[in-house]
Amino acid sequence: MNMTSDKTRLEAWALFLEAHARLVQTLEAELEAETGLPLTWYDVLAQLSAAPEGRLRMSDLYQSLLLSKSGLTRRIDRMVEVGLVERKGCPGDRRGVFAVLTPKGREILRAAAPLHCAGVERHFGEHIDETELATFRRVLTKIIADLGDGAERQCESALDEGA
Amino acid sequence: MNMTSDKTRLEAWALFLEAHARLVQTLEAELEAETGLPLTWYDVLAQLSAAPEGRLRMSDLYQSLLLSKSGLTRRIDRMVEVGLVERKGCPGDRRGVFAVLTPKGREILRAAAPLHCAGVERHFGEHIDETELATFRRVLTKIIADLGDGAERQCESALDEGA
DNA sequence: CCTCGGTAGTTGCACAGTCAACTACTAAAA
DNA sequence: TTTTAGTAGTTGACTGTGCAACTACCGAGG
Repeated sequence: MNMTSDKTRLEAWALFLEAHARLVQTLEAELEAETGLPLTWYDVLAQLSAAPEGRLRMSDLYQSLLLSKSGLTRRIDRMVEVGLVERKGCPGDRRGVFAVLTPKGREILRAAAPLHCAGVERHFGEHIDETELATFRRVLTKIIADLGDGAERQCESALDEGA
Repeated sequence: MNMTSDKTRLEAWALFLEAHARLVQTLEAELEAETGLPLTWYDVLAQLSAAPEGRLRMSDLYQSLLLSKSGLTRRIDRMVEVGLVERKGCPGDRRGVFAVLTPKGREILRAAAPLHCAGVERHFGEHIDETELATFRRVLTKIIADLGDGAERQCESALDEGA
């Protein structure tokens, strides 16, 4: 269609990747320095604390963290070792396991959350005004929705092939 | 300041992370399926082919890939093994090493590039119209510029501490 | 000339993640 | 009830990356 804007879109993709990499790197470094918490652990704590009773099934948790099953198993292993979370069996489904926030985990998150949020605001939010914010959210939401569709289509076609 | 928009900004950050993760995952899978090339290798090939004579110093390359020194050493090791790139000594600085695109590397990139770009267009570009594109680029550029400043400040303060 | 601070790249080690195979369990069908 | 397809989670083997230490080299000052 429009060569100029196609090229510009590709550049936007490059900017997107660079911004992501640098933001994550910076926020990770700051969080680690301020609280000793890796960003990946923070994400686990945040998810759990947002859930009722501070606990979540392993399978819900790894999906919302965009992590593999085994990746979560191992991350939780490490966090259990340090006492930030516990594993609890799931009454009613004996296959299931809950990852549960410990008091220590809750307290550490309470200390870390404002610092991390401030970091996000400083490095990310600060640069987006009200109007831009609406655009940003709309675009990202569309992108994510479209990828969801794609994944579903993959499943369908995988099923089709089986037929 | 404005609690509502602060919360919205935090949500935008979450969307940003999710969009990134899903996009990279999807594009990686598609590229691998279509060309057998991991996205990280594609990035190397693309950088090299954009550079004069299809070659770049290791140190320039790892910086533009946002990768660690050793990370690049190893990535190039693997790509050399498969014949996509070569290492050449740098005349005039015997410490230096060039990573150089081989004919095979060039050819594989030529086949892969349009496919990958189409993927980026399909999953990313499609969802951004002309106006949004300008906003997107402006915001991301500001974010990156600010992070750059931060890194420099860290260096300065590190130097200050030494004094 | 030599020395010495700094840079280029590689290597050993450790860590966090994935995939595939496995165990244990559930639920639905025979 | 027994079988069987499918789900939940863990484990083993492997991959890719980072950090810190190391070698080799550059270039400026004595």
